[in-house]
Amino acid sequence: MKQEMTDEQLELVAQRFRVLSDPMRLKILHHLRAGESSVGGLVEVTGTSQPNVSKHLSILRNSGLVSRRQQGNTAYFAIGAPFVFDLCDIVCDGIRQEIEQKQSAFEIQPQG
Amino acid sequence: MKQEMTDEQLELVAQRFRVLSDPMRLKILHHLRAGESSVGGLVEVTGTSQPNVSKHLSILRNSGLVSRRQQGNTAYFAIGAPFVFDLCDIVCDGIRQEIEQKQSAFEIQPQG
DNA sequence: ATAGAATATATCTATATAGGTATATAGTCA
DNA sequence: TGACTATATACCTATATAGATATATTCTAT
Repeated sequence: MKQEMTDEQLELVAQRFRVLSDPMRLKILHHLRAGESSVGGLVEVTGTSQPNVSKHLSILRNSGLVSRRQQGNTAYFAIGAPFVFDLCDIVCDGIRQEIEQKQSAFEIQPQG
Repeated sequence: MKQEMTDEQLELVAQRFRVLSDPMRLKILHHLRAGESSVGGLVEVTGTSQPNVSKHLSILRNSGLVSRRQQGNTAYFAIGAPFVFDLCDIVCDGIRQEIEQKQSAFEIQPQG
């Protein structure tokens, strides 16, 4: 990504990050990491309402982050873009580093 | 990240993604990729107001994504967490893949 | 067809926030 | 000191959206 980026491209990238900027969606993705799940199953593990789960799944699907498979009248969702976990791992590492830095700011400094 | 995640942890990760979910902040980060810059310099390249740049820089700094160095009465900002570009690259690759998939959906299919 | 179950959508409200304008705070130079 | 420059903050408004509730849709089973 050395070249200049247009406002349109920046908007697209920002939208992708925005999809990941909601804890409920991250919770859903986290549970799907263990394998596909029905909407009802996600309602149980997330503790939110069924319409809310459906809406978040719709948003995730529009970004290609999850895939949908229908069997009978139940819909099964699964991770559609495994790289999301790479993203989350990088972010988590960053958080850990920052916490460590903040911790070390309270440690006794060697004599200077 | 195999273990369960608490709501607090999910909130932290979501906040990080939220910082990256704004095109103006991505624009600022993109320009900082070429090297550190003053606030005024970023005002020029972004085309937005100085208070707006300062606010975005403050948000980026609170997340550790940029660092600040003051010389005289001008403040120089620089990338503080280079992994942001790893994140952006992954997202950009994902977007490209999706575009390719959508394109191929309009290509002529081999006989079936 | 009717009932019921699983999922999706429509509508609303409350909250968060990007950007604008005005002002405050440093820092420099005369 | 005062004038000037660079940056930060305060406040406001408009917009986006998460979650709630009600309803619609779709599939199954009788």
